Amino acid sequence: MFLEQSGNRIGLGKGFWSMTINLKQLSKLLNLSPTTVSRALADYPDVSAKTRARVKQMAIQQGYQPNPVARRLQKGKTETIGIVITPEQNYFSDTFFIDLLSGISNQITRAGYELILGVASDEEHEMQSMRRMVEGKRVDGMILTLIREQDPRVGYLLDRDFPFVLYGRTRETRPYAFVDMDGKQAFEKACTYLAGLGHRRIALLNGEPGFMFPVGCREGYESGLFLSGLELDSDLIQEWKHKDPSQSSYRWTLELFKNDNPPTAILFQTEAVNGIFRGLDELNLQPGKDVALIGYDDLEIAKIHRPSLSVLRPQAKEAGQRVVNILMEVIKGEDPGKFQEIHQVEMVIRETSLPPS
Amino acid sequence: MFLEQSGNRIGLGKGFWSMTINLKQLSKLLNLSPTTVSRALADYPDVSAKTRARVKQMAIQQGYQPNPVARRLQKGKTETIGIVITPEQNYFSDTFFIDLLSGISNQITRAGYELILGVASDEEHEMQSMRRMVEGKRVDGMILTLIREQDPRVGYLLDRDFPFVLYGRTRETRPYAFVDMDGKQAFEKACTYLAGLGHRRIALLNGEPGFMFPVGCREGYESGLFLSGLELDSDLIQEWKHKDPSQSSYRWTLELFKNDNPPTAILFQTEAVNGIFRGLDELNLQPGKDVALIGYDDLEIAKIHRPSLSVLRPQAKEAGQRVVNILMEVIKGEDPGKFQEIHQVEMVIRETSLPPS
DNA sequence: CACTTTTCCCAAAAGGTTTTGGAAAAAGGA
DNA sequence: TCCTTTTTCCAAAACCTTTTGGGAAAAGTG
Repeated sequence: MFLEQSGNRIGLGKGFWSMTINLKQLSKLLNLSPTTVSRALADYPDVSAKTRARVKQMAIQQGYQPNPVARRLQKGKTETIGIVITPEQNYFSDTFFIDLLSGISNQITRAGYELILGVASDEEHEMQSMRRMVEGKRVDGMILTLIREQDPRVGYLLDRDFPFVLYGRTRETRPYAFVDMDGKQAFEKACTYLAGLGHRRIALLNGEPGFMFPVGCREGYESGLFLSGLELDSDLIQEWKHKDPSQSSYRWTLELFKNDNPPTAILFQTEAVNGIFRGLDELNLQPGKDVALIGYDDLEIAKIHRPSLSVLRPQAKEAGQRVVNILMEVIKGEDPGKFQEIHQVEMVIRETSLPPS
Repeated sequence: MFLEQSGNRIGLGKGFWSMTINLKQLSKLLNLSPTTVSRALADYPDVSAKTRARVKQMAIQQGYQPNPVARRLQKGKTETIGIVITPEQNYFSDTFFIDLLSGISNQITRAGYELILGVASDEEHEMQSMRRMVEGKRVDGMILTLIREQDPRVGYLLDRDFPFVLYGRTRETRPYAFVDMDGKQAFEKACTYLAGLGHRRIALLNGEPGFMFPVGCREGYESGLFLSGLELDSDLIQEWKHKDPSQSSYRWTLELFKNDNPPTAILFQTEAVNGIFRGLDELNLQPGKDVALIGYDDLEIAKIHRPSLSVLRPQAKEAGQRVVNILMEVIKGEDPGKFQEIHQVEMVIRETSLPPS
């Protein structure tokens, strides 16, 4: 006698989908058509309250969840958002990007969507990874970060009328959706604050040229100087390389104090803090006491250093959530030009922003 | 007269899939059946070389790419791998995790799969995010990182016979697939190296208890001491908290040197380096000179500090690639127990591993 | 030539869902 | 009672691909 064994999975179909019940099986269990069950679960008004309740209860009891792949095929949507990160392009600062990603991920999950991640080593692979997502019909929309002044990704997506949202801005005349931090206002605030304390020589170590965000920072810095009646001195300004955060800031710090009239305060991206501290240490200057410091981004290292670093703190998590909400609207067909948000940046005063001694 | 306008998208169907040609349209263009076109593209032998060439050429010319959602439905696979990260659970060290992710992502793309990312704030949400992926039929397999000694995720997946691979190990008797770094061998090597230099008092600041990897580190440390004929002194061992990397290591460092017989060398997770340097600085001890230091993980900060930190360097990228390759095998139905890899960790000697002064 | 084998192609089914376009039954109105 | 409206349900189509199970034509064999 041979008994047909059926294994320990329901149905034993191909793949693992056989593990769970599907719509047809569920409808059979309820003596209803798949149509009615589907509509009951989606709260259509043309199914009676009684059967709706019955359906929902059974669905829960059986642990039914509609197969997302089948739904996507029918709906003509992937229910998926894509993002490509390029960790080697910038120093992937712990908390900041993770906060952004965290906000993005939470909101995407809430919408029942999926976040697919690409990791690229350079600009070329970044574009390649994005094209695979877009042209391969793998996503409904893209999120772009680390935006450059001239960013081919933006033109590419605009040409194709493909939904996307920038975290940041770029030089592009056509309307597009973005969420950006108000780097200008932030640096202006920091600059006038320091000037208000009595600082007259304020230096700026700005972000890497080519990217868009240092542009705003510079604008804010210059505007802050102007509002405080201070002169712009190009000797006090430098741009640094993400790739080499400590070396370039370290060298520049040494350079800076060879000046006849050295600064009493420095504004910079927090990633550069190690190099600056090291440079000051070598010059026997006390951070905070001899030279006031304010960093942009509230990273872990800001709180770790002694004295603790005063910072400008962009709210990355909130921004990430907004990016997703906006992207959902754009996917629905809303005009992207309507969604251009600039978020304020708060200043956190810690121990490195004292008046000049 | 009204002319029907058709917009600038081909087909104007719902969603954005209408932007590109599909199999039916392509087959019409070729005067072939969809079957033949599909099989030609998949290199089936039952389509003549001539038509295969013709099909492929036209496919390229038209930029045809099979709709992945439809293929997934037919194939009964999602062609997707899931991973859930919990950035707040540990200090997300820049290069290390990014390297792992980079290796994972590259290999997944190469296989034509997708990586979907969940970001969770704690263990509960981590489990929730994973269950959504697994029970929602959103992935074919899971990659698990940051493994705990007792890890409910592993039991959950084993119970369901769901494909997964661990980066790390856990306490579990049933066979499962993993790729792990040989933390034991690494710490043993570092310990015997320091002992070989003449150090007799070697301290260990180990990873956070509850996670699995500090277990191996401790074993290696103890074994290294034993092999070098040194005594184990529990005063020299401490566990620290990821959540608070600088504070706990800083305090412990101060504590450590109140000892009558203080250490001349310390082994630790590189994340803790800032706190240790700060502590040594406060005690007027020169890192590298007065106290030898070797960190586990070759993070950016290791190279930034002066003196630069000697480290144990796990090859995260390679490990990430192996994790994916193994997961693909497990998904195909291979026995997970066959895939248990322990990777060697190399030691990089820089400036903080001198003989005792 | 008659038969078998090989080559080359295709119609139809399947995968699981949602939506379309009714249809039957019940309720309401005269 | 008869007609209209509302309520409640469902069969079939559609989404796009791959696979199944042939079938017709061409080539090979005696």
